[in-house]
Amino acid sequence: MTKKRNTIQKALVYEAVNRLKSHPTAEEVYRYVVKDHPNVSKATVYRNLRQLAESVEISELQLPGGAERFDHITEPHYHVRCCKCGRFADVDMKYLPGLPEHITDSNGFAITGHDIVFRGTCPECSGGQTE
Amino acid sequence: MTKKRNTIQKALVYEAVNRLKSHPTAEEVYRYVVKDHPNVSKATVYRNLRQLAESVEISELQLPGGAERFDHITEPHYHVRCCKCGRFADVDMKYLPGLPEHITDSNGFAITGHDIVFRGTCPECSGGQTE
DNA sequence: ATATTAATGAAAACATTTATCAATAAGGCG
DNA sequence: CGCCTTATTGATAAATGTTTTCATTAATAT
Repeated sequence: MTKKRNTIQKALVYEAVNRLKSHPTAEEVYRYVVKDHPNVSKATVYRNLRQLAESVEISELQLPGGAERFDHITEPHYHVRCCKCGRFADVDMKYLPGLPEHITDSNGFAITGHDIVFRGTCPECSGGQTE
Repeated sequence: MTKKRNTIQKALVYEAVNRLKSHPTAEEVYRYVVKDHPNVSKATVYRNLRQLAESVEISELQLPGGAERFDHITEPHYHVRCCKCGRFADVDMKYLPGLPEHITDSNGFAITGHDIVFRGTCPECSGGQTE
């Protein structure tokens, strides 16, 4: 049994995710942390993000489109992604815990959860309509 | 306006996706193609996958967990992903075109579609239960 | 056949994440 | 408090997945 240690780096990463709020990528968390603590390594940020996600202090959003993202909200909720710029946002929609019941055949998978990602165009990108 | 050309490489990539069926990654498509055509470049595979996806001859699945995947089925449908081994499968569940109507606030995004990815454990991985 | 230029192949560049490994420091214990 | 143990760190390299670059090739129109 491996006992975890509380390091300032871990606290910094945790605080960054909570301050940044909007689904930051590991890179964004790193940039936030190094601002005040220039000697923190990027590997440490990745390690702590993973560790915090495992202990459910933050949640890990393996969402489509490039980098993995992290969230200070640990309750399940759904997302939208802009097809043009890749930006993410939360969607205000009731979580559907009963959704897996609609599956007729899941190939023998034991379902434990689900994500919904809507596709769309964000206000910024739909402004200039042509292209 | 750029006119597209029909090349044997594009045909090979298209055929590979159709033969491989099960959500191949670009890498898997590449390996399938080079078997018989060793001089085909990996960049060409990527380029043609993207181009075929744009012209909706195949579909592009930006699903969580590593590499992007491609599918010979162009109708929308949902997926499961094994948390342990990362394997993908189709899920037999009616597509829900009306799902976006449940969104109360989409941050001004114009919704054009959605994906659902169920999380679970595949038969193989749930065999040995204790981790 | 010839000209135009989209598409190719090879390699380098790029982006994201993980592994390596010696050095550091957190927490337990006397 | 100071000493051990070893989890964690920082720096860098490596692995992975994808895109770019650019000179060359070859698809289509004429």
